[in-house]
Amino acid sequence: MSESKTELPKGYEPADVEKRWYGHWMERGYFRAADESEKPPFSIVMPPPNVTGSLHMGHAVFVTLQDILTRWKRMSGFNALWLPGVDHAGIATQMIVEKELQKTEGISRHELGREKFVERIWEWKERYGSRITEQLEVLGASPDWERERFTLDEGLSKTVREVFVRLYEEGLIYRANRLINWCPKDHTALSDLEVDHEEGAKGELFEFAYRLSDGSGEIVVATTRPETMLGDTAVAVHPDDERYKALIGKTVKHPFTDREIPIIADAILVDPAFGTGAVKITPAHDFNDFEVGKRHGLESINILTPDGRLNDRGGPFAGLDRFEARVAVKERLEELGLARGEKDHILPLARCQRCHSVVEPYLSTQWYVKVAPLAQPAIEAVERGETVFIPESWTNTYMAWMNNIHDWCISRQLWWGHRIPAWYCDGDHVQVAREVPSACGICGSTKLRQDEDVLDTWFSSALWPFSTLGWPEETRALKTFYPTTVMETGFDIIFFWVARMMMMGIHFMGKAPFETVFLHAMVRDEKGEKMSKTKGNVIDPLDVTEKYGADALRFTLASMTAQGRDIKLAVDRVAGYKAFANKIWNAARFSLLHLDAADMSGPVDDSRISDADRWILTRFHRASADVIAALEAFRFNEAASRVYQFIWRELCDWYIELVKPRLYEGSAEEKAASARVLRDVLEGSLRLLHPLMPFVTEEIWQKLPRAPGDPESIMIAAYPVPDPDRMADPESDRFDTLVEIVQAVRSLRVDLSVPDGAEVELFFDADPARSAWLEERGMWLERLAKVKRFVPRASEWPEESPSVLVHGIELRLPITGLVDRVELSAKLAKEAEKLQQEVIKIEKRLGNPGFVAKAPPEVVEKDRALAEEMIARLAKVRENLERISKA
RNA sequence: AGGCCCGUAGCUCAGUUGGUAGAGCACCACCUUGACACGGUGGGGGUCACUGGUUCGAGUCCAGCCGGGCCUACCA
Repeated sequence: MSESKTELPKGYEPADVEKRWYGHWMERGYFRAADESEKPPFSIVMPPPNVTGSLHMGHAVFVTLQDILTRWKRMSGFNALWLPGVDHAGIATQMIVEKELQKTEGISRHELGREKFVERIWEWKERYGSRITEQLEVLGASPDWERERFTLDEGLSKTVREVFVRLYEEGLIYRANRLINWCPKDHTALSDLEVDHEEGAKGELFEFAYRLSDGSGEIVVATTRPETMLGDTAVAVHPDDERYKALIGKTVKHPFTDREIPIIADAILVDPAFGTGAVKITPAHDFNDFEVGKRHGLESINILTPDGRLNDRGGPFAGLDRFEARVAVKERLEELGLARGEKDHILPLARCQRCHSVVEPYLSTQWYVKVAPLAQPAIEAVERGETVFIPESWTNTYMAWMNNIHDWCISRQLWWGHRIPAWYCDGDHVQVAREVPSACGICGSTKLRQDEDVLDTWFSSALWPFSTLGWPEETRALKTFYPTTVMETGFDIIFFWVARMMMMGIHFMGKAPFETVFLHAMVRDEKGEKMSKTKGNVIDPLDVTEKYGADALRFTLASMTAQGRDIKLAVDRVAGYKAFANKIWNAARFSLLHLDAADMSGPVDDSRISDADRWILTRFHRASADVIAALEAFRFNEAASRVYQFIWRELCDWYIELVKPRLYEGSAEEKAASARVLRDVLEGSLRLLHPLMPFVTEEIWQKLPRAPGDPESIMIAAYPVPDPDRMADPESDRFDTLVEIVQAVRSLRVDLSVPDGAEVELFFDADPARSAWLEERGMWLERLAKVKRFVPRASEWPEESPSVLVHGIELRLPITGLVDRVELSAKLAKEAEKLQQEVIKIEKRLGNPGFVAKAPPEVVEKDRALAEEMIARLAKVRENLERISKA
C-alpha cells in the first residue's frame, strides 16, 4: 500500500481494490474470533448455503446483513464470531452427480452401486464444493473461515448420530408405517414442508357408480383421481344423510376385482353437500381416507410402485403409469356403463419442491421425530422473550406453526446424507447405536444390516448452532458463543430451519440457540416479481459486483432492507451507490491535498477550530449516534441512509466547502487546526461506513495520516463513539443560521437572475449583535454565496429589491436589469398563496379553544412562533410582490 | 377457510410513544469554480387507496371496505 499522498485516480475503481484488501485481511487473520476472550461475545452462525449453490441475491442479502453486524460488533469491541459452513443438500447434490454420471459415463447410480456413487459425490464436492464460499468472499464477507464446517464432515456426523441415538432412547424418534408424501421421480419420502401446494390446478371431478352386491341398485361417488378406486376398500356416507341411510352396512362390488366393499357411515369425513355425498375410501392413497381406515378398521391396499406405476394390485391396469391409469380406468368404467359424468373442478395439487412432480400419498415405513414435546419448550422460550423475532409479526407465524406441528418424517430414500444409525438383524430386531454394533442386542445374531435410508438434510441443519461449535464435546467455543446472539436468515425457512433449531437447541443445550432472529425479506426484481431463471429476470450478484463493486451492492441491499418488506432490486440504485463510493473517494482526494498540514499532536483543540469545524463535529457525533441506534434495532435502511446523508450532504456539500477558506487562505495555525478536524471527521466517517462498504473505506483509510495508537486496518479500528457534549454543542446550532443564509442568498440570486459567476453585494438588516456575528463570518458567505460586500441597512438599502427573512435577519440583493419581472411576480404570487394557506391553517388551529386548552403548552408555543414567522414572511413576500410589479 | 404484510411525489421507498408530509432516482433551469459531470446550485411535483370513529389534532390509533402480495390448511 502506497504511503504517499500522491494523487489518487480521479474516479474510484473497485475491481483491484477489493481483491487486494480481501487477501490482506485474510492474511492478517482479522476474521478470526477467539475461543476465549475478555471481550464480550457476539456470534452469528451463517445459514449454510447448499454445496451445489452458486451465488444469488438471496446469498448476497444474508452476507451483507450478517457481515454488517459482524464488522460493526467487531469494531465495537466484541469478540465477534461469524461461523461459516456449507450444507450437503441431500437431494440436490445427489441429483447433480447422478446426472453427470449419466452424461459422462452413461450409467445410473444403481449400476455403479451405493458405495462407489457416494465416493463420486465426495469427489465432486472436493472439486466444486468451495465455489459458493469463494463467491461469498467477493462480497467482502468476513466470517472466521478457519471454523468453516460442512454438514457431512466427521465432527458434525458424530453430532448427528449422538442426537439421533439420544432422541431414540428418549422415545422422541420412532419408526412407523403410515402415509407419507412420496415423490415418484426422486423415489423418496418428503416431509410436509418439502411439498408445495399448488393453488387452483384445473382438473375434473369424475363420478362413477358402484353397484350394490345384492343387486338392489348403485351408489355414485366422485373423485379427482379415478385410478385410486383400484385401492378402494369402502364407500363412506354421512350417517344422517337420508339418501343413503338404508345403504349403510351393505356392500358394493368392485368392478375390477372380486372385492366386496362395505358402505360405512362417517360423520367426520363426509360432507353431504359436496359431490354426491358418497365418498370412495382409499386408505393407502389419501390422507383423509387413511384416517377413516383407522377409524373403521379398513384394509389399506397399496396400488402403486415407488416410481408411480400401478402394481399388481392394479389388476388389469398393472404396469401403467398413474396418469395413464387415470384415463384407462375412466374409459373402462365408461365401457361398463358405470361412468356418471364429470365436472370441471379446481383441485389443489401437491408437488415435490425439488423436481415439481406431483407427489403421491404413499404407504411406507419411515422414521419420525415426535415433535410436540420438543415444540412446547420452543414455544415457551419465545413467549418469555428468551428469543425475539424481528420483524415482530413473524412471532405469530412461528407460534401458529409450532402450536399445530405434525411429526417430522426424517428418513429419505437417498444415498447422500447421514445414514440412519439403525441396524436390523436377521431376526428383524432394530438396534440404534452410535457405533456399528457387532451383534444384535436382543438375539445376538451377527447378521446385521444398516438401515438403507439417510436423514433429511434439515435434520443436521437443525443442530447447526451447537454442532458447529463442537457439541457433544464441551468446547470452549461452545461455552463462549452459545447461545448465539443473532440468527439472520430468510423468512422462507422459518419452519424448515429456525423452528427446528429452536427445538433441538433447547432440548440439547437447555437454552434457545439465539437471542434475536432477524428475518429479511425476499429479493425481487424491480417490478416486484420473484426472480426466476425461466422468467429471465435474475440479477446475478457477480455481474453487479463486477460492474459497480461489492460496496455498492452491499450498500444497496442494506438501504433496501426495511423491516417486513420485500427488496425490490433495481440496478439503477446500485449505480447510484457506486456514485456514492466515488463521492467519498473524491472527498478523500480533496482532503489528502491538505492533510499534511493537520496538527496531529494531541486531541482537537476547541479554542483553535472554527465554527464550521465545531458544526461538523457535532453533526458527525449525531450521525454516529443515529447509525448505531439504527443498527441496534436492525434498521439497516436507516443506518445506510443516515450515513449517506451525513457524508454526502453534510460533510461533502457543506463542510468541505466551509473549510476551504481556512485551508486556502488561513494562517498556518488555523490551517493546522481545521485540517485536523477534516481528517478526524473523514476518518470517523470511514469507520462509520466501514461495515456497509468495507473496501472503499479501507482503501482510503490507509492513505490518511495516522493518529497515535491507530491500528493497522480500519477493520480492527474502533467504531465511532458518540460524545454527548459534542452532540449538544449550542454553538453548532447557531451556525445553522449561516447555512440557511447561504441557501437564501443562492435562492435570491436565481430569482434575480444574477449570473453564476457574478459576485454580489449583500444588504442585511439585523440587530447589532447578529450583525456583528454575521460580519465576522463573512468569509463563508463570500465563498459559498459569492458575496463580495456586506452592507448593513444603516448605510444603503435597495428599496426596490425583493427580500427574504432568515431567523429575523432580512436579506436583500440589488436588483439588476436582467430580472424577468413577470416571471418573478408570478413566482412571488404563488409563494404568497402558499404561505397564505399555511397561515390560515395555523390560525385556525390556534383559534380552536380546544387546541389551546388541551395541547401541550410547548406545542402551542411552537405553533404561535410558527404563525408569527409565517405572517412576517407572508408580509415580506407581499411587499416584494408589490415592489416588483410596480416597478 | 384461517393468518400475515403492503397500498404516501412519475418510479422505488422512509416516516419508532399522534403535533407544520421526507429521501433517492427521474424531471425542469442554470453552472465545466483549483475533490468529484459517478459533479454543483436552485426548483417543480403528494386531497398519505377509500369510508367512518376516537382526539384539540390522524399518514400515524380503532372499525369497516376496496385493491395487491405472501404463508398455513387433508375438502372427496
